[in-house]
Order: sequence, then structure tokens, then C-alpha cells
Amino acid sequence: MSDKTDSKRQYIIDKATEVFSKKGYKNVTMKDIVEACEISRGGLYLYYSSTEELFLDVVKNAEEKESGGRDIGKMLDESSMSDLVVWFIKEQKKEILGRGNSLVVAKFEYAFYCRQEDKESMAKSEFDTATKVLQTLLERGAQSGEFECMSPKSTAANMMYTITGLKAAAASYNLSEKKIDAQLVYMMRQFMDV
Amino acid sequence: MSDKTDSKRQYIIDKATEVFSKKGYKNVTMKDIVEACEISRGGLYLYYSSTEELFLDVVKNAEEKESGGRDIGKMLDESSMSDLVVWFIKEQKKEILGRGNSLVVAKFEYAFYCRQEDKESMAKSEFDTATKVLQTLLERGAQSGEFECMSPKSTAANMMYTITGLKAAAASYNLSEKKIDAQLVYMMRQFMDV
Amino acid sequence: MSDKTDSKRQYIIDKATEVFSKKGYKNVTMKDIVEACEISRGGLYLYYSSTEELFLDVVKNAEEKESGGRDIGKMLDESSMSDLVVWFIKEQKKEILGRGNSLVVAKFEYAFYCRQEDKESMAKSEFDTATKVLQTLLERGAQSGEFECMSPKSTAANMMYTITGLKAAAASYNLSEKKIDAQLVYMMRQFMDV
Amino acid sequence: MSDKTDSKRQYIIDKATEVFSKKGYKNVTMKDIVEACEISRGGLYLYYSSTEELFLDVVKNAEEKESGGRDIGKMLDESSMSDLVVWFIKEQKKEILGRGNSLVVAKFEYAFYCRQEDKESMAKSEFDTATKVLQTLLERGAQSGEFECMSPKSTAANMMYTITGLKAAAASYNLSEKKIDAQLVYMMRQFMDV
DNA sequence: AATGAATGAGCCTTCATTCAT
DNA sequence: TATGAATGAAGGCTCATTCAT
Repeated sequence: MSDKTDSKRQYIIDKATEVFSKKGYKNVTMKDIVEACEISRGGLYLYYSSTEELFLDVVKNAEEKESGGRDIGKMLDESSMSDLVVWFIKEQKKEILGRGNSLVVAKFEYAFYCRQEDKESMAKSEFDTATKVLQTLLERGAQSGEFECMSPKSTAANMMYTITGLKAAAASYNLSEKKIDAQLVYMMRQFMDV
Repeated sequence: MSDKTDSKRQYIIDKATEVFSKKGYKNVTMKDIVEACEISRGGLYLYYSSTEELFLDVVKNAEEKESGGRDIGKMLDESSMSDLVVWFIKEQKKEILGRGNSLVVAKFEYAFYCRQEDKESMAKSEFDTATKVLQTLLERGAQSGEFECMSPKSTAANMMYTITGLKAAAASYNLSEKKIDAQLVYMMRQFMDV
Repeated sequence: MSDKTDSKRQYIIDKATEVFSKKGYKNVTMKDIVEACEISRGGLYLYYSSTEELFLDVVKNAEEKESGGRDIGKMLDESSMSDLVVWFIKEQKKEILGRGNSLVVAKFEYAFYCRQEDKESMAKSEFDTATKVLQTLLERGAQSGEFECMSPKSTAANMMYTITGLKAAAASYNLSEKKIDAQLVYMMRQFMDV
Repeated sequence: MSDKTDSKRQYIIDKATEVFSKKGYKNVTMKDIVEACEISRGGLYLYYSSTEELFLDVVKNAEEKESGGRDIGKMLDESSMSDLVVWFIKEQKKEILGRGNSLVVAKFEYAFYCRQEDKESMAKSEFDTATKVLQTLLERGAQSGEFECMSPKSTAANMMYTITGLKAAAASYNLSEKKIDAQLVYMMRQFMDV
């Protein structure tokens, strides 16, 4: 019964997402998951044999949900670049703010852990993908005259590092929404009017 | 004998610094420290009763060493602001690059952990202190006409978030020195010629 | 449908025989059996509710197959005792050699286990049966003058213990066919020319 | 304190010997040992990190105790070969009889386990050593005319396989001392008067 | 001060067995 | 009959922390 299995799997992923959001990566034990899911120890092992395996599925699932309904190609055609940049920044802001409710901490911790073990993590590709998208927006905006942007590539990278810094900072201590907004606005002023 | 005690304490801190630099925060056990110090389990407990307590001392010690010989006041008087900004950035670059040899990962992990436990970490104050210093440099440079900088405060904050992002990224995956330099140069171009 | 049931039962026994031959007794889990049979966990329990129950059937089945086509009574009448002793020894040699392909290890393990639990195992009766057969051969051979054998009973017992020792040794470590043959010949020389 | 450590180690070995003698090899868990020793789980791990490691020490210890006071060289010079063979056989008989009180079962089980894992066990060397000793006795006895023995090597091997068989049989089911004695006498009659 | 053996809680993992379908 | 998901007990292992010496 692949259907039943899949829905159970999804159920576990959902519960585990809550756990990883609240406790990060390293602190999560199979016991935590088991308790959150209200299933037996052995039961969990039928689906996932380590927190790592489960975490990877949790992240994959989160990514799928994020990009959710959006069809980037269509958006590029139908919206102004300014609107898209604003949309992009808002999406990032959600994650920055999402403390205790997002996977930011767990993802950082996992990336650190992978680095130490010389394993590949998804951190780099996630960063690169987002940077690419932003770069595309900037390029189109520059071409159409909407933006004033000499080097879309550098600017995109710079913005993403700043956003990464905001995520890390917000995951490390209390960071007021006001300060976050100020930074996001500062970034956008580089090439457009806000 | 407070002297003897202090030198032993310093000895432990030095060894522990190596351990935390290599393994981060969460992965470090008392056993790791004990082995690195080549002292007895009980012996360590005479000085530190948890990894956390020890880690706090490790960080404090590292900060003291960094600001090391420098007398900021004197530097402000004797050097050009351009030189000082370059020096500041270079110091930051050292940390960004220092993978396996710096406390960056451990400090992030500790900050995350504190956040989850609603404890104060030193992360915020460290960030704020550095931002203040940078802001001062920018202000003075602007006043003297060396820099073209409208809002030193915002610019300083922006730069520090970007640097934080670079630290986090470099701690998460391989980040070439070239890319780091490109970003640092990009940041500085905002207000000065490089 | 007892027929269908029986054929399924036989199917399970055949697969289980392979498993017990390869892994001995103690190491075999229900999972091993289930996988070898490619049936469901629950399915297996319909036929056997423990590895022990199954193992007993496996052994019974193996014994039936061994004595297989042979009609001992008929053989006693039609063959010389020398030929029969040689045949008997050859049968035993097969088992001695059959590492990974025979139930020797599993049978020993099961016997040890039974002993510890004060349960009856089939080990003794198997030994006694074989000894009886051998004794009969020796007696007839002695009567007919084929063999020179004072005490067929003792000789038969001695041979069986030696054979048991060879089985145990071959199950414990690599024992060359040459050495085995040497021993078997030595035994037979006690009462006949080889 | 190597002294204290060693005596604790010896204490564990002694208790573990009882456990392995009673339960064989496969059935013994770290918990069994821990309970027999009345120490903590973690405590045992300070000395042995697996039942296998411990078992190897148990066997080594048992061998040392067996050969105990005896100086084989001296015995060869001072005793008649008949006496020595009788002594040798008596030693073997002790082990054969020692059910629940000897390591015979555990040693067999361990040998089977090693064979399956393609690991070296001590079984072969133990057998070979004993065979060599017996062979020497037979040779000397033959030279001195005490024994009538054509091929000491074959005879020694044959006797050892028979003894192995007796050990395995006695470990598998109830074997009366009378039967054991009968066999041992039968073996000795091959070359000497009993 | 210093040692390091000892403790025991806690996490990981496997497996026989059950049960709703 | 047959399935296979689910359970929970049992065993393995590690680690922070204590304590007698």
C-alpha cells in the first residue's frame, strides 16, 4: 500500500519538521521524533533509519512547499522586475523572521556538521540557486531600465550574503523586524527606488 | 596559589580552543577536552564544571587576544581611515577563512543553542561592538572627506551582516578566497576606491 | 486444502534449510526466513510460530531425504558388508565436508541450546541410530568373516565419536579433505583392509 | 594503578567464565556479565568493549590455569609414558564431563561463529597443540617399548578427534561417565594394556 | 590539587510477535 | 489464507558527573 505508506511518511515529515524547527539539527534524537509522531521506536525505523535521512527528506519537502504554486517562468513574463525583487525579498524575510518556526537553524547546523565530516550538504546549492534567480531579476531589470545595476552578478551575490548574515543573526539572537526591514531596504536602494 | 591556578587555567583554555575550533561546540565532550589537555577527568572539573563554562572562557580569551596589542584609540589618531577600514576588513577575512582553525562554527552553534534555551549569548554584543567600530571609522572617514558615505550607521550594519553571511557560508561549505575577496572589495567600493 | 498447505510448508522448509545451512541456528531470525521465502511475516507465522519449530521440521525433512530411496533391509541382503560400511562412511563424509551446505553447525548449536534449557534434542537419537546401523554392519561382517572385529558395539561407538569429532572440527575450522580421508581410512583399518 | 586494574580485570574474567560456562557464547550479553559482576554497564566497558574481547581473555585465562603448575618437560623426564598418557586422558575427561562448568560449549559456538565470519579462532591451534603433545607421548612410549604403536601421528590424531567427538556429544546431551570411560579405555587399548 | 575508576541515565538499533485489513 | 505495518522489549554503547584515594 504505497498510498498509505506515503501518507504516513508525510505525517512523519510534518511532525519532524516541527521538531527540527524547534530544536535544530544536532539536538534532535530519534526519541524526539517518535514522541512527536506518537508512534513506536521500531515504527519510525520502518520509514527512516537515522535523523539525518529524515532531515534530508524534511528539507526536500520544505523546498517543494516553498516554491509551491509559483511558476517562475510565468512570473518573469507577467510581472515587473521591481515587483519580483520585492516578492523575492519578502520570501527571504519570511525565513529570516521564522525563528522557532523555520528550519534555518537546523540547516545551518547540518551544514556545519557536513563540513566537518567532509560530506556534501545542500547548503551551497540552495545558496547558488537563490543567487541565480536574483541575478536574473537584476539583469532583466537593468536591461529594461527599471534598475540601475552595473554588475548584477556581484550585486546578487552581495545581497545573498547579506541575507544569509541576517538569517544567521536572527537565528543567533533577537533581531527586531524593524532592523531587518531597514537592511532589506538598504540593499534594494542600491539599484532601485523603494 | 592563584598564579599556578591561572596558568593551568590558561593551559586548559589554549587546548580547548583547538578542540572547539576543530569540532565546533555541540560535538565537544568533556572527554575530548580531557584528552587534549592530558589531564584527568576530575582534574578538569576542578576548573570547569561543564563544556559551556569552559567555552565561554575560551571565547573571552580569544577576544582578548584579537584586540591584542592594538590600542584602538591610538590607531584612530595615527592612521588614515582607509588604512583602518582595510585593516578591519582583513581581520574579518581571517575569521571567514579560518575554517578548522577558528571558533566561527562553535560560536554559531553556541548562539543557536542559547537562542533555543532563551539564554543570552555573546553573539549579539560581539556583532554590535564590531559594527560600532566600523561605524566610527566610516564616520571619521566621511568627515575627513576620505569616504563618500551618506549613512555610516546603515552602511556599517550592512557590511557586518554581509560579513556574517560570508562567515556562515564559509563555515557551511567550501568558499574560495577569490570569491571572498570579490565580496569584500564590492563592499568597500560603496564608499571608497580600492 | 491440506495439499496446498503441505506444498507451501515444503517450500518453506526447503528455503529455511538453505538459511540454516548457511547461518547456523542461533543467528537465524524470522526475518531471514521471511526474506528467503519471499513471503510475509504474518504468512510465515501461519505455518511456524518460531524458528525452533521450523528448525525441527527442517531437520526431520533432511533425515527423511537422507535415508531417501534406500531400503536398509534390502541393502543388508544384497550387498557385502564391506560395501555397506564404505557407503556408510561416505555418507558421513558428505556431512563432514558440507560446510555452509549442511546442517551440521545448526544441529550442534541447537543441541547445545537444548542442553542448556534441559530440553530434549534429536542429537542423541540421531547419534544412537547411526551407531546402531554401523554396529549391525560390523556384526554381520564379523559373522561372515569379512571383518575382524571383537566388539562391534564398542567399535561402532568409537567410530561414531570420531566422526562426530571430525564434524565438529570441520565446522570449527578449515579441515582438508586429505586429513579427513586419512582419518576415515585409519578407522576402517581397525577391522578391514582398505 | 595497574595492580588494581589487573585484579579487577581478573575478577571480571572469573565471573565471566562462570557465565560463558553456563550460557555458552552466543547467548551471553554484556548485561549478563554486568549482572554477574555486579558492576555498572559503563564500568564493564572500561575493561572490555565487547563480549568477544572478553571471551578471548576468558579462554586465554582458562588455558593458563590448565597448564597451571605442570612443567611438561620435567614430566617427560620423570614419568613413564603410560602414566603420562593416563594423565593426559584424565585431563581431557575433565573437560568432557565439565558440562555447565566448562567452556566447551562456548568454545564450540565461538569457533562456529568465527568460521562463518571467516575469522581465525583458537580452536584449530588448541586442537593441534593437544595432538602434538599426545603424539610425543606415543612416540616416546613406542621407542621405549612401553607402547605398541605403528603410527603415533595417526593414532594421536584419531584419539583427538574421538575426544573432540566426546566433548561435542557430552555438550549436546547427557552422556554417562560410564560410556565416556568405556570409550577412553577402548582408545587406550589400541596401544597399551589398561 | 589531582587522579581515574565507577556510575547510571539516555540514545541507538534490532527482532519476535501481533493485528487490522 | 495472506499481508506487512506497528509494537515494545532487549541489548549495545557513550558520556557527564561523582568520589574515594
